[in-house]
Amino acid sequence: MLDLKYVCENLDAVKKALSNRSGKTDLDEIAVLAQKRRDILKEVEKDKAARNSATGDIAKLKAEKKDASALIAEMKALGDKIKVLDEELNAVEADLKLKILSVPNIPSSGVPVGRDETGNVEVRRVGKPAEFKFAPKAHWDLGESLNIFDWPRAAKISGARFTVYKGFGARLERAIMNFMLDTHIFKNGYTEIFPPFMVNRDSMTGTGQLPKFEEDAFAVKNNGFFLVPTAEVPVTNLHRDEVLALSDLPVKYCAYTACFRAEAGSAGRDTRGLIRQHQFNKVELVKFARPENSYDELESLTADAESILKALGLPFRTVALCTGDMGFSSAKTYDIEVWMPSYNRYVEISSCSNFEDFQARRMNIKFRDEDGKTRLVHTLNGSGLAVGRTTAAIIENFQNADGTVTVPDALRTYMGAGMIK
RNA sequence: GGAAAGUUGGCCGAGUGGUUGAAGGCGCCAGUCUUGAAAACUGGAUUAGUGAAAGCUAACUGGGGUUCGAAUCCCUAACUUUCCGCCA
Repeated sequence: MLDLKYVCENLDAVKKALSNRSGKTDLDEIAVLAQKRRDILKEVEKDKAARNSATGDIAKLKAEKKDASALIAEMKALGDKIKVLDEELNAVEADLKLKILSVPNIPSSGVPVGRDETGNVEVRRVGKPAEFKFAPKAHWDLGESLNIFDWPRAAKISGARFTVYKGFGARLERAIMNFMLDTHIFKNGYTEIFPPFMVNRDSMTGTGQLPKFEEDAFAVKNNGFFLVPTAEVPVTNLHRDEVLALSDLPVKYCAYTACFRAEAGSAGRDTRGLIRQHQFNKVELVKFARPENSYDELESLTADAESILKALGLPFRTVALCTGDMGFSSAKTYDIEVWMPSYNRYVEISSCSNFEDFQARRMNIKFRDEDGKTRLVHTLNGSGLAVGRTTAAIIENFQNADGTVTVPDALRTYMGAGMIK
């Protein structure tokens, strides 16, 4: 959420900054509502001040055993007026809140301007795609011949966009998860969190999934909870309504969760294999940083995510997303894309973002600076990495002519095997 | 799922419907004292909204109600604790 005061005072600048983002937002409407709110507020506060002072007088009169009935009658009338104004105010504020919560973040100044993914800028490329001396297969075909994924039965027990992992498939997925977590815990200095997979509405609003993107989430019918679309939601919300100590910053968490996404609007896309699922595994990195360092922290967080691909020997590239391709809450995002032979292109495997104070303002997460003042923290997160897509990338990139897959060295102790056959 | 009790400031904890933004204690910050520290003493300190400012308004888990006036009474939701039931 943007600072309402800032938006009202810099209306044109904010409009211009958001003009390169996808989607439309009506800032004029917000400015009008904000003015209306101030007008009502002034009047109702004036009335309340009058009532408060009269209330003191009534108490005095009663203490002196004098008649207060005239004043009480007067205050009753004023109370009715206040009630009407309060209701009006609440309605305006609710409307205003909904609208300001639906305004995307302002892109950071260095972010490339563009309308869609064609405007993204590659910042580095690591490793070279293998040149196969045979026709490489897609992971869904290899998965079938190796008997490690079972999509027909997944469809039977659940439906489309679910996967049953079996044997080496299940072991590979689990080995990758553990390898990622251990790397981030022991080498990169993150504290592991294992959060709930269901969260309440406030948490989803805090990180920006709600109110605008409710259709993308799975809601639980019984209790109104949501299945987490990413560990970002529970982990960032850990510190909602808290003031962090300066000495604790940056706070660095990593977390494995299953992630659940409705994938509304992506019918027909990536229908085969592990790439786009209603349920997938992900190890997430989350940071809380002081504003002065948050862009350095974004660089190191991105490097931490990349370190997994390097250790596995998977070729990848990192791109800076342009204004039109960035997510709603982000001020700057790097996508890390792994080479996927079946797609014959790089495919997103991680998205690392600095949200600046956009999420912190929604969640009221602050820190106390050297002067003892509380200020909003900056929040960051990135996949470290998407596990299912890593599984797919390993199977495809390290496949052999005979249909077997060579397990990367880094995973062998986790797998208890060097070859999938 | 049933029953009961509870939720007050960074923490503990008082609070008969009428100067209670909230006693007291602990902790915190500054000062005095001290070679330095501790102790003691003195003073200070919530957050948000609004306003040029003085100030005003709001906040005692959230929401609603009663009242001229609610931390205090009523309803409701969430959470916590205990007992019962069920259960990995």
